[in-house]
Amino acid sequence: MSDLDAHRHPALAVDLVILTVQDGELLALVMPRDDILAGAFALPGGFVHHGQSLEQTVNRILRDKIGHVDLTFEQLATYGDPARDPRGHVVSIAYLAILPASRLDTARMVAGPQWVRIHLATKGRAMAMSGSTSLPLAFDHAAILADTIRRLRGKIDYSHIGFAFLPALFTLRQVQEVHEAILGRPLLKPAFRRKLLDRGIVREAGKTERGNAFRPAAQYELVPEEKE
Amino acid sequence: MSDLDAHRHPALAVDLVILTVQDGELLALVMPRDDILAGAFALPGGFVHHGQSLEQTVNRILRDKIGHVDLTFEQLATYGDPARDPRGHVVSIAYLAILPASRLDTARMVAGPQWVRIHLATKGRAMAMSGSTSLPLAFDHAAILADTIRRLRGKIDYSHIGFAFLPALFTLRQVQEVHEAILGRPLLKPAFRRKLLDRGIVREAGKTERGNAFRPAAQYELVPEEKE
DNA sequence: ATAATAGTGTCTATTAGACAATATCCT
DNA sequence: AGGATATTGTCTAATAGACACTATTAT
Repeated sequence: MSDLDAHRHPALAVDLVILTVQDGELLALVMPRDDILAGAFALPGGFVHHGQSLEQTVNRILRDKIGHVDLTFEQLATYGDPARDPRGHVVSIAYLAILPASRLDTARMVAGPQWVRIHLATKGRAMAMSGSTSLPLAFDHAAILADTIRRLRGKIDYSHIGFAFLPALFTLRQVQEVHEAILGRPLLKPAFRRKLLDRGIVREAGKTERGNAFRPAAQYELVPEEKE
Repeated sequence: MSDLDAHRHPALAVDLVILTVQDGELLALVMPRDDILAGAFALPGGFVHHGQSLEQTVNRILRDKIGHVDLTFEQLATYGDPARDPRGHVVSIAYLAILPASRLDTARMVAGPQWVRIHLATKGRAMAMSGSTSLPLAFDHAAILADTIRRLRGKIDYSHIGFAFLPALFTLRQVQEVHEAILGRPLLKPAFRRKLLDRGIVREAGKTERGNAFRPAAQYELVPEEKE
């Protein structure tokens, strides 16, 4: 049957939670709204065009908004409350994209996007802090950010997702910083190292970090997952 | 701006993975197609109407297809490949709904739905078996079923989702059967009981099952989760 | 008494938390 | 040498796997 368009459908969009960890803090990218919602900030997003896949849509938005196309990303969840967007019924598929801090400078920022510190607040929502002021978030984006943090926390220690925040070579201290930023609490160094090493998740990569005023840390790399 | 419909959007649908566990086997509900895809089976689904929430859509489909509206359900993932539906670009949000085996008989079945055994196969897809023959699945529904099994396996032992397969009062053996069906492997009874009891997940509910030709099992109930 | 399943006890292997001690580099 | 962080070691607590054993019911 070709009555796919017999009913009126909601509009379909993709919203991106673009995260990075810098100086031990979890940062998300938000954009100022210049329409009815002026004064508020929102996650970068865009509509899904007919005939385009969700992944193509994500990459289109990444390219347009921050000039990167090859980031690690994964689907989070889909938000469909008819009242979530004051302009009309827009169903939005949220994606998590991760930008390694080492590439922060090369991400060309267009049209005023801003990195904000995020953390969980009450009532299942998240706060976005810029300096010491909290930015108002448009739509249901505070809820999307909160769900994102919970998802990340849930999978950070049994998946390899944390390494998406790091370059190919890293020190164990850097890995721990990423985990601490995501979990929002300090971890014990010996236990953390043991887990990574005993489980064969990372291996030494020969080289040693230099240039600090203290003992240099060994550099590690992720051990590729074996297929079955 | 009211140019939400300026572009042509994909159609938007919801597909349901309705699961139950019976006789130690994980079963999903599929429906025979009577259109171009006649001969194949598909998950129950329907379009999202403008102005209706995703949850309303799920409940509408549950009511129409199996006559139940109060099932436990949760969102799985969204599938958007433009080629996934031969009739056109349909983005589908998959939901998992769980029907306790104790309510199987009261679910009035309309228009030939069928319970099929499901299990993981190669290449990230799932097989649907009816008796000893495997049913062909339409669209990307074999992939959706596979993702569902993986999701369930991932959260079965740290969440309470397994109890949605059971009535309010149950024996520990019944809980174990659900877990074994989902994980696809046997579990050790003592360790399983300890986990449920030591963690305070379930508690004895006084009554004792009767009528078997062997020692009756104590009945338990889920301990409600505390809020914070 | 027997069959069949319910329920308990014990031992061991593994993993994580806590904290102390040692190693190495730059200035 | 001294400061600062890297790296290792040890002890303990908690958890899970494995398996043997006891308990209870209907027939």
